[in-house]
Amino acid sequence: MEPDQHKTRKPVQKRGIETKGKIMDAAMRLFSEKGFHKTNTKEIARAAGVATGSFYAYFKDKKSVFLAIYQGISHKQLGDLEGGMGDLDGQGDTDRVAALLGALLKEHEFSPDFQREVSAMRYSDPDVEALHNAIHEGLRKEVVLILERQKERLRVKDLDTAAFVILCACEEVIHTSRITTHRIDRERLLFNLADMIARFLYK
Amino acid sequence: MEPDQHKTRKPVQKRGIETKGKIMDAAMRLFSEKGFHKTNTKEIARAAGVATGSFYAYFKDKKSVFLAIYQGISHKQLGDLEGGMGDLDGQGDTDRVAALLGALLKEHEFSPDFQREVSAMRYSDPDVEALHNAIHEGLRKEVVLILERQKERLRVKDLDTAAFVILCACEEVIHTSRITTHRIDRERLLFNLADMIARFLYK
Amino acid sequence: MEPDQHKTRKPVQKRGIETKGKIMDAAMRLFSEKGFHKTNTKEIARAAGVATGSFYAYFKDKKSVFLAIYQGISHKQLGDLEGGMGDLDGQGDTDRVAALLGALLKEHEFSPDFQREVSAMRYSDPDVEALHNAIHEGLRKEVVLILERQKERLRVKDLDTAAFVILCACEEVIHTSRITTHRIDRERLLFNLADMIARFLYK
Amino acid sequence: MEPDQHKTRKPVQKRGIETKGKIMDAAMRLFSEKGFHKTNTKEIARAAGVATGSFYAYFKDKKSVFLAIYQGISHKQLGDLEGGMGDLDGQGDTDRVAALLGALLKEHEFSPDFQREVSAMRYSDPDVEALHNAIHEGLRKEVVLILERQKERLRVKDLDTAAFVILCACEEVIHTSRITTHRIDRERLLFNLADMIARFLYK
DNA sequence: AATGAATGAGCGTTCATTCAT
DNA sequence: TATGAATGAACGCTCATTCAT
Repeated sequence: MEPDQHKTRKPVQKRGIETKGKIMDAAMRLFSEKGFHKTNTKEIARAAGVATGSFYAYFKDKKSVFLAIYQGISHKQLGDLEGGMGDLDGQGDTDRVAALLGALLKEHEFSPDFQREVSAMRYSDPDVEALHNAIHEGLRKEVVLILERQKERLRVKDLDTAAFVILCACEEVIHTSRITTHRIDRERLLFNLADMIARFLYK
Repeated sequence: MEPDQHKTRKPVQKRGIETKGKIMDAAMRLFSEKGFHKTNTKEIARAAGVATGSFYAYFKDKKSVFLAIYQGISHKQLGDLEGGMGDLDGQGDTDRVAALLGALLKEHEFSPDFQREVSAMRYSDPDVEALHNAIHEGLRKEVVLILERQKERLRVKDLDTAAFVILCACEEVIHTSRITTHRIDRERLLFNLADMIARFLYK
Repeated sequence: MEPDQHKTRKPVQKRGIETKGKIMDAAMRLFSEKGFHKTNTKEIARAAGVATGSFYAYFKDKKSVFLAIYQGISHKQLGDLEGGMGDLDGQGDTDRVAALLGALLKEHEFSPDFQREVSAMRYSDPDVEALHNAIHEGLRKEVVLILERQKERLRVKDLDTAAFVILCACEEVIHTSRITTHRIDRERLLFNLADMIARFLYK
Repeated sequence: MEPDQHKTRKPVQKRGIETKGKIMDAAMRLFSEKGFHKTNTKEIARAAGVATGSFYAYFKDKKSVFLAIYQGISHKQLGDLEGGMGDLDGQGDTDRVAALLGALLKEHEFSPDFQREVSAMRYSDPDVEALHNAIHEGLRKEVVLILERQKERLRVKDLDTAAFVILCACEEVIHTSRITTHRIDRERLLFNLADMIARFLYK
């Protein structure tokens, strides 16, 4: 489960767990602020209030923290999606999609800058790419499950592919809308996105 | 317009233009193969058959070549879109969208690996981000133009936003489908994407 | 006499002595396998089944274990020489030299890889050098004693120097023959060495 | 021929050759003074009056300079041996051996401290070991050649092995006599060594 | 006495960039 | 104008050693 099983310390005592946590927090902050490539391990250690060596006691290398952080966040994402999509019956189609969008948005609300960094890294690092794919796949399956519960309302038949397309559309719109200084209103954007998805899915 | 006006040479003679071109070709090849961060200027110069110093005669720094290459590609992209969308009348809605998708796809067909690198860089470098946004905006306006020509068929009213959403969806689906080893069939993916866009746009 | 009197624990209880022994065994194994510089204290401690801190309770630093191990081995060496050279009367000259060679060889038979490491360290560390010299001197005196017992047979007069030369020749031939992949047969080598020494020593 | 063909600069211009030479000189000085492990590349560069980067432009890594220096010295060694053993006829056996010893000693006279470092490294580094073996083998063949020219005087038949044994004896005696603070007189040592070899070789 | 988490100086190495020739 | 040697700050990482528990 743990992505780093090299020679790294696996903390069991309270102190060790705290230290590992402090390093991850500091790393996430710095990666978010300055990006992965412009953050160095000495900085992370200093920001975490530990020595450089301690960093390497808990993580094989710089990328390992990144993956560990991302891994941690992804658990929350899946949880959010599962939890946030409770009872959808008795609602309109647009409401249903809006609920989905909302759940998907939560992750970015929580750590938008780190997500931006993930987007950068997934195109240049195979490990980040693999993790991203796994997470994407997890989310997709969750979406498929949600769709299956309302099968009779749907016009799309190939749920696997539909879920993939929906997820991609959401991801990019969310990213690009956050980042850009486009003058296009965020609210209008999300409305159009929800509209598109709803028309696509439902009869 | 030129992003590099530092004290770089602006070649007017044939030889200088050729040299600049050779550097850009070599850089593009290497960026595509190994990524921006893992390519160094010495390598680019060698691959281009010039001295390290000459590189800096034509480009302010490593990022400048990247931007110059991207700039150059974006011209082709816009051209493709304009050219490829000629006469759409007398076709079905799905055909129209398929034609749009095809034009959009062309850019990735031409330089998929460089595009991947752009995707990585646009999230971590403000200049690349700005250029990407400008290009995205250019494409979007082009799409708006295309949409306006078939206004009476459309159900969407807010063409600016609709074009944005469409473009985002296409971009991400194309990227993710190229990269991932997901078992979802590329054809099914594009079909669903076209279907989604068509349902979104047309009455 | 003990090379480490810093503030290291000097075990008197059985358990402490055992621990010290376990550390020395583990260190010797690792030094032999990977060399002194490529073995680190953490590894030694783990291999010995103790905590890193405990290592420093018994030894001042990494070099101290090395010296302690070497010290220990040297006792055996001297013992071997004394024991192995019992009664030489009534034998031929070559037999006598062969017996000496055999005794000298024993040490290398026992721990050839550690000896190799000693050879490396004695040229780069003054303490190891000093210990090596002391051991060498001890062996030499022992050889002088052996020679003195057969004085009337000898042609060499300056036994001190002769013993030194003999010892050097043996050491290097043994080392180089062990290490190299020279196609020169080990047996022929030892035969020639014995022949040389015999001609040198005896009338 | 050159042991480093990695990505290192191969200087053709006068300046480059000078720089490479300065680095080798500085490295040899420092290796001799402080030993290989206690010398770092920054120091070498500083002592050579160049930047750290220049070091790595000419040598793959720290070990590469070491090997390059050793390589260079070995050429001189062989040359010395060939040149120094001119006409041996009409001399006594001991004179002949003394001449050989003298030629062999020259190398150590020239760079005794570097030779000491070679002795250390050849036991711990495979590449140095290999180079040492090659040089040793070269010297040995040279000695065989010298011996063959005086075949009728010799009692030894197996010249290959005899040369090996002689060389080993010389090497170790020279090393150990240089290093140690043994009270044994250097002159007596060399005399005994020559005596031993002469008795071994000649009828 | 024993643990193992923490330390941090120090190392080898890279590479974008400059500049003498 | 073109060259490629030279620069040196900066980085990722190791490991002998210490010390709070």
